Amino acid sequence: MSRAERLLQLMQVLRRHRYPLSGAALASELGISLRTLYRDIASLRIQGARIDGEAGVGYVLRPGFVLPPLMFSEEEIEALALGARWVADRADPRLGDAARNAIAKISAVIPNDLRLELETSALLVGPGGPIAAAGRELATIRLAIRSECKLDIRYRDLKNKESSRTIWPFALGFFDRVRVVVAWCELREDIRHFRTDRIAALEICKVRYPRRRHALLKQWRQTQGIADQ
Amino acid sequence: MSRAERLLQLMQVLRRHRYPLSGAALASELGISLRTLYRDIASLRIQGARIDGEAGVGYVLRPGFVLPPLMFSEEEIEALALGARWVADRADPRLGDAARNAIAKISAVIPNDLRLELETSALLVGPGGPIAAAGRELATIRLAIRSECKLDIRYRDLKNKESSRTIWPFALGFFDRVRVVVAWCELREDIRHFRTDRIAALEICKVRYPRRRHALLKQWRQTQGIADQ
DNA sequence: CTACTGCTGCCAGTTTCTGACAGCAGCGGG
DNA sequence: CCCGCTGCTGTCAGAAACTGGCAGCAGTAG
Repeated sequence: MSRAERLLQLMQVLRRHRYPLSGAALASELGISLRTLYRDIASLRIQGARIDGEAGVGYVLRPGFVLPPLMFSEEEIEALALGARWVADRADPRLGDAARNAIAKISAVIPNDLRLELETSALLVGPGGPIAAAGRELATIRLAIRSECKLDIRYRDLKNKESSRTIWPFALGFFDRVRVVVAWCELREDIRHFRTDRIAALEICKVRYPRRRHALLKQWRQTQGIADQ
Repeated sequence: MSRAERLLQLMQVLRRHRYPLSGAALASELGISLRTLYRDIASLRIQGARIDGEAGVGYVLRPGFVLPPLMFSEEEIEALALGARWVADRADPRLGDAARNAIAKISAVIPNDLRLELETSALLVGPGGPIAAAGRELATIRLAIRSECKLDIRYRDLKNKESSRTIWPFALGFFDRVRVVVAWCELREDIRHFRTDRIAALEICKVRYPRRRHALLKQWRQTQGIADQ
């Protein structure tokens, strides 16, 4: 058996057991040495498996590594399908791929009739007006928001005046025609909106900004009078 | 990338496609040679994946629960959150509720950090132009499409002339401002589009229409030159 | 018939995997 | 305190695998 196949098998063995299993036991079940088992465990962890290992106890796979079977109503399936199609059509390509991947994963863990519903759902997203550019950069912006990192941008404002700013992005708004980054602007010392198509250049900093993005979002919502989504 | 990782990725690529995909296409997507792809397919089959391969056609993964999909990535969570928010904001209220419920179900089976990501995702749907009415009826239309039932409608066409028709609805298109029912019209004996805001009255029949909605959808796509979603 | 595709065998170069050994660290029992 | 059990890491050399290229067979669609 190849190592790749063995790793998949180890994953299945761990999923089968709810209680800690010693490394020696796992190794003998797989027919490998203890040293190799440790290496295999490390490999699975690199791939995102959260395996608790405690000295004197053994290994347990925490749930959440693989997607468990799910059940939805027909309307929920339709809603997911429609939402994913909108994202695939209107967001940046990477997010679109992510939407398709998510749907494919969901499709694999729902009953057959729902899978049919999901795959042949008749709710379509019609073509809309042209969306202002900057699709390539959106992935970077999303990454910055997720990791709460500062961004250095060159921005062309509505009067076509260009400026360089460092901003703390904390939200990204998708409108029918444009996308808008909501961020704290170090230059203005206030929250500002930046249309992504007016961002001429962009670089993600390695520095995290000092506030939590939820807090900034909350503050922004209060000033704008926007309810929670 | 390790081979184990690549095998899981191959599974995910196969899951994403519902129609046969040639080995060459898969190999290039994974960045490996055709020969290695054949070996990878063989490995997955040994693990229990049911992959149909037919000469001159390609590969299709048959659904089943062996080798369940890996947990969602952060980007997939963002995509689901954004899609659901768009549905909640732009579709009819019932579908919006369904979207929220679906997200709640997903939220229940993902690890804490992803749940936080899902619940506080910073991708927002901005308000758009006003959406033409008929939100109440959309649920009925969706039901008719799902169950392939005829609809009796009173329709006001673009010249404001009202007519009564029996239609076989098989798709519902969501545009930025309007929603359009795509249906076979018994009156015209052809496929017609109906803006939902111009449907003055609507009643669902208990009679199922004689064709499958997939077939109608396929026919419509061919005449319109629309690719699969 | 032809083009396309799945599938297999073989080979050589490269990469990796593996087991063994030694050693450290955390935990609980005596 | 010591001891045993267990997780975990580093190192090393031989073994095993992985990989791509090539040639060839077979089945399908047009």
